[in-house]
Amino acid sequence: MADSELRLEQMVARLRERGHRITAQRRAILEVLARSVGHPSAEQVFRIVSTEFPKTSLATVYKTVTALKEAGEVLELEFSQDSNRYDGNQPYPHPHVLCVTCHQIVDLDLTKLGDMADEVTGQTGFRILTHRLDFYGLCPKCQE
Amino acid sequence: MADSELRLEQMVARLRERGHRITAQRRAILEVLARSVGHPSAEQVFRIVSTEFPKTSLATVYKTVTALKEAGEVLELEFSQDSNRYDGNQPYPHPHVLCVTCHQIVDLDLTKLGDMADEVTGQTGFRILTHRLDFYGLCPKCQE
DNA sequence: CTTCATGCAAAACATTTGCAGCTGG
DNA sequence: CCAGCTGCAAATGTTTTGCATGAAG
Repeated sequence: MADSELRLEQMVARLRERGHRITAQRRAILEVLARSVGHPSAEQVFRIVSTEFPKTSLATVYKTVTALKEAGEVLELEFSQDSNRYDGNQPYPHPHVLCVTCHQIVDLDLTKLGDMADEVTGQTGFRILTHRLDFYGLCPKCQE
Repeated sequence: MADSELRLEQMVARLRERGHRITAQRRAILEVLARSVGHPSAEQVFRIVSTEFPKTSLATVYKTVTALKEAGEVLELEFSQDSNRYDGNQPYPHPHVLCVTCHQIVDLDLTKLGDMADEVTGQTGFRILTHRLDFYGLCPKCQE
């Protein structure tokens, strides 16, 4: 996983240049997010980090995630019922598919998305900053 | 607003056929959602309905919204920090622009969206049930 | 050393649930 | 009538905050 190691070092560098300190468990949190397998929730990050640092608290995970959000180094997918999910591997907006049964999240690479922002600006006068495109459905396994 | 009256009667009919009763305050809730000016939150619906029925509770709004969701008669836009917003006027998924400053929500009509679901199925094998496409930005007024 | 990070517990939210009494059909 | 609706209050679950202690740089 050389990719996620590179990504980890990018995240560390960005936090440092913003005046943040890198502690051992903070680095562990970043590691999980840099990998972002399955787009983990804060709780899931917490559980993984806990195996290595048993005294870590959920609050620390949230505080680190907040710092990363401010640095633009993690993408947060908000949900109101379920908890939020995080992607530190691709921290810019990109489309996802979510399985409504097993809650897995898969990245997408859609071609037709490019000029939509321009279409929106032309239609509304909004200056578009970001966006969110999620599809909801049944993954191959959960279709039976 | 003959449109929203028609919409209101549709919602009433759908709830009735699903075995729900129509009380006075429930009808008032439906009225606000049928109009859906500004895509109100549960709290906002509650406040509007409260002027006519001062003893209404927020729980009743949520229970009615839940019934409507199950009937597919309201679209729920989920947020984790801010509260959810509801559209009873167009209860099927459609794109929105959200102003990050004044929190207004505007409907969009994008042409290029059609065949995206097919592209997703081809790419992942998911059976797509619904989707969500939201743009975030600054509305003309909030750009100064 | 000084400032920031940590971990705990408590607070802050939006939303849901339990329940006794009310009411639509 | 009686199943479903109401309003209240309490519970839930996620995220945030306050604060004393500890460690990074």
